[in-house]
Amino acid sequence: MKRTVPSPLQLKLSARFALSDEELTIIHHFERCRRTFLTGQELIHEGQGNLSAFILSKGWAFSYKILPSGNRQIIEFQIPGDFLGLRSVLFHASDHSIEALTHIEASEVPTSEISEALLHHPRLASAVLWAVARDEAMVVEHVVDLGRRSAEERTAHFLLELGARLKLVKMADKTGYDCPLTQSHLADALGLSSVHMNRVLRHLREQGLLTFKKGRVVFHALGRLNSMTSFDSTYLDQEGSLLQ
Amino acid sequence: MKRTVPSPLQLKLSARFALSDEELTIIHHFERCRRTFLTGQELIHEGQGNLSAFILSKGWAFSYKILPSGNRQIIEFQIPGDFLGLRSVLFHASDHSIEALTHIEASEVPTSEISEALLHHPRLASAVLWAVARDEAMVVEHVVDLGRRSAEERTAHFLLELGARLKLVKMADKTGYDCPLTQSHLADALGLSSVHMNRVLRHLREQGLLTFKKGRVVFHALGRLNSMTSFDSTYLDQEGSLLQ
DNA sequence: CGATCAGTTGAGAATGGTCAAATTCGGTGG
DNA sequence: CCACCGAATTTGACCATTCTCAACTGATCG
Repeated sequence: MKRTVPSPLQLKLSARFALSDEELTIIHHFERCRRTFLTGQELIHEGQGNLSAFILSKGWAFSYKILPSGNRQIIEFQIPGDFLGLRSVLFHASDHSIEALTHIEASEVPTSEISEALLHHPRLASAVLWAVARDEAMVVEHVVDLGRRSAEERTAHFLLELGARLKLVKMADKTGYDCPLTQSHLADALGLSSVHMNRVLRHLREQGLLTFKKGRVVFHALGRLNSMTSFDSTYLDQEGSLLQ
Repeated sequence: MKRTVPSPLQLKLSARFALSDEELTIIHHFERCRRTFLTGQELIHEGQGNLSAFILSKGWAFSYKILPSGNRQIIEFQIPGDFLGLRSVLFHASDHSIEALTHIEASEVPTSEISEALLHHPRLASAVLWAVARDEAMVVEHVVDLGRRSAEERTAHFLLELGARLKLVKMADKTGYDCPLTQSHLADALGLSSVHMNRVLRHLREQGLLTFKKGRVVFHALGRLNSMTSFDSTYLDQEGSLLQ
């Protein structure tokens, strides 16, 4: 079987699951229908029905909800290897919107194909289940951020988590990572005003903890950051799974 | 096949999925190992490994995390029909704790059995996948509550959501529901201090919107509540699923 | 009848929001 | 190359929400 460079999704899944050739073929098949989107374009709109999921292969996206007041809450940022709109497909309707944060490349996977794969390839179903559970674990950590951490701890914790996720797809190292987010994006993810977000970032910089600037996040004192936020990435790179 | 009164889980799943007799048998089998827990007892402890999941059949529980500061963030409350610790099983380790809020009855389902069922009963796997996705949708709504809604909106929205979930298992109607939560529980779920929680509840009562008192939540003005919180329960009672 | 725990209230402090005005910076057209 | 534009960032001043501390009430239970 011919196989070119493995996709981010394949990397992510096969780091945890010994997938058969047949299963790899299905994953490969998933990633057949390539599409590109421009910065700011909407991939999925809240309330929309009868939709596809996407697998992000290049660039960043984010999922969010808009309240009647006009306020925006960003749920999560998505990076290469992540599913987009998987939950929407399972529900046959989207409860959130997804927008391209940069120019992105993604593979469109129609509902029928996912459904098909789940019914006939149980081990693949387990892998998808694992991916959904991992997403949930991240959102849960986000709840803790918003509910019980100060603006500063929350910011540091969130940027550390993003770093850990990026590290899994080789897009970050110990020193930091390239990051296309604006301060407003970060503010809308962390439940802060963009003005306060700016002050918090300045304070973190002045304390010599981290720098968020010009498309790059730099960690200056990982040790202090980890202890200040009690960051633990176990839930991200967990080896275990139902398929061992 | 002999079948007594259907369990809450069976109710919840079969409202959405046409499950075969074989699948019903497996669900029934899941609920074979009944256990009871006293109020305040821990079912799952954060960091614990090698664990079982539970299916809650009677009473309330809640999942939470404790921060080094001692602060507690409650992730979700669980009611009859809900899985407990399903995500933990998928990860082989728990990233949160679960405690009995009342005296509860739950069925213990060992990891091996879940794993077994997922591999050999794809339609059941889809049902489980749906349950996990629904959990995630609730946590996402919780993120919006914490990030972008005022304490008052957040409280009203959360109590409405709880009502909608309870309605699905016949434990609530339009007027309200019995609710064993203390104000401190609510505060720890909504990211507020219990003092402020008390003031918010008083204000909601004084406006004639809802009453939270002595183990019961009463809605006085559902219309105003729904519009004030833009509450939409679609994601809870969604008919659709991958199995139609 | 203490003891304990949930709920209630007040006063002052802290965190974070809003409004408004610079300032920087990367493009873009002349 | 330079002037200009719009978006992102930065800062100040003031305001609102929410927290903390502390005291007090009320119910429940052995």
